[in-house]
Amino acid sequence: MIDVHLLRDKPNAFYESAKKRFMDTGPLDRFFELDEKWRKNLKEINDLKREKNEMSLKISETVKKKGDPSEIKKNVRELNEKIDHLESEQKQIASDRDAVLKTIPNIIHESVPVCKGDENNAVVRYVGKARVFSEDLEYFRNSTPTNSKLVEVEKRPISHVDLLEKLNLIDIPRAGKVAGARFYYLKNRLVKTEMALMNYAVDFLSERGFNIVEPPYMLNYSSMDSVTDLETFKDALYKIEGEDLYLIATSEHPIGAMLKDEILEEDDLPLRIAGISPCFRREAGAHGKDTKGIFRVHQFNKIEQFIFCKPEHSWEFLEEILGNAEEFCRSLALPYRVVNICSGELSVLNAKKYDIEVWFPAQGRFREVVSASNNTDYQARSLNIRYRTKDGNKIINTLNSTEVATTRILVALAENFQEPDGSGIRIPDVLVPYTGFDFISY
RNA sequence: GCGGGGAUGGCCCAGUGGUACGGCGGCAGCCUGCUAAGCUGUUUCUCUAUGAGAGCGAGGGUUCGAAUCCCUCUCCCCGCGCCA
Repeated sequence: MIDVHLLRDKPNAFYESAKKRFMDTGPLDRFFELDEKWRKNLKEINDLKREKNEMSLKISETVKKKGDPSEIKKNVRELNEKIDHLESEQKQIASDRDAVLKTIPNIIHESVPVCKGDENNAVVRYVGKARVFSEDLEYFRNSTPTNSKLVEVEKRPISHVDLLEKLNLIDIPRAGKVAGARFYYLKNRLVKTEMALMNYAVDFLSERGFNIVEPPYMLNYSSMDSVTDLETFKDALYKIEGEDLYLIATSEHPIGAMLKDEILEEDDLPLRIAGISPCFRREAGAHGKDTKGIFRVHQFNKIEQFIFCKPEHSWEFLEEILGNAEEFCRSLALPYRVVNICSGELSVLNAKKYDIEVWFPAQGRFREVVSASNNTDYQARSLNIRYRTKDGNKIINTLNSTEVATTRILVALAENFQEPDGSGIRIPDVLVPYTGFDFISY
């Protein structure tokens, strides 16, 4: 959540940020209305409580002198009634106010392009040499900076669904039978390739100063609520029946929540953590999109980068984690572009977000495989994670980025590195030490 | 799942109904010809702030007054049971 003091001090910054996000400023008005009420009420309550405390003390003295305190007791009881009344009122006001406060989004960084739909995201750069089917050439050129490198191909590459099924690497129908749509069985060398991707990513991040953490795959409501915007996220989460537990949708959440309510030493920062876990997503509202194959699924494995740092360093770290994810894609020889996500598409937590979109030649599109966000102090404030300084404890900053989401990268490998005749998939050189093979065929 | 013990400020710890003791650490200052020893103050959150309120794992209850008594829950430790 945002800083209430900052909101009171500089309301205009929040009104402007909300406008950039094309959001209604009504909640801001509502907040100030409720906050004023709350503060007025608080003053009244505190005054009454002071009176009560004084009287209580008087009773204590009276009893010690063997006097009769019943008259004062009566007065305190009356005071208590007033206080109870005001406090229940105050409880309601506070919960209304805090509910509104949680919907007020983070302040957007000045470098974020201001616009509504994702068609206006700013392309930062393109890297690699994409295989582009003739019919997609125009689309590709419009989606990349001028003179971006490519190889034109005469035939559209085979879709990952057909290819992986043909090579006996996935079984979607049977997964549908036992679990439903958007599940999959991975088979044979594709399993090993997935494990290779994960092992490679873990080594990759270890070498770059990350601690590797496998977190709980479930979180309780309170942790989930403080690490993300649960009200808008709820539909995406699986809930465990009869328990206060949710399956995680990303290890960002258990990793962020790990340091909830803690105070870190300045020397501990920055903290680089790589989370490794499966991710469970209901993908509610995704009907009709990517219904086939393993591109958009209810369960996938992911290695996530997470940074806890001082506020003055968070913008450098956004470039660092984006850089790590880019280097990972480059090392796999995947062609990609980096996109600066526009204001209207950011989540309430985000001050800025980059996506890495890999070129998928069979789909003829760039598709998101990495999301790198700076949440500044927004997430850390509701998690109450601070660090000690000479001038008191301050809220830290948090950032996160995908390193690798395995299913999407497996699709990318299938589409980008398939043999022209569909007889197999070439494994990128850096993965070979992890797979033990350099080619997958039937 | 059963039985026993526990949770107090950044950390340690005292406190069995009268408004949280003491220590350590941090910060500021004093003293001292050095970074020793010592002394003083301070240390969390909230508010319209020379003042006041809250805060003893969480939430309720009893009471004029609860860290303390009662109820429910969470987590940790020890033992038993179960278990890959």
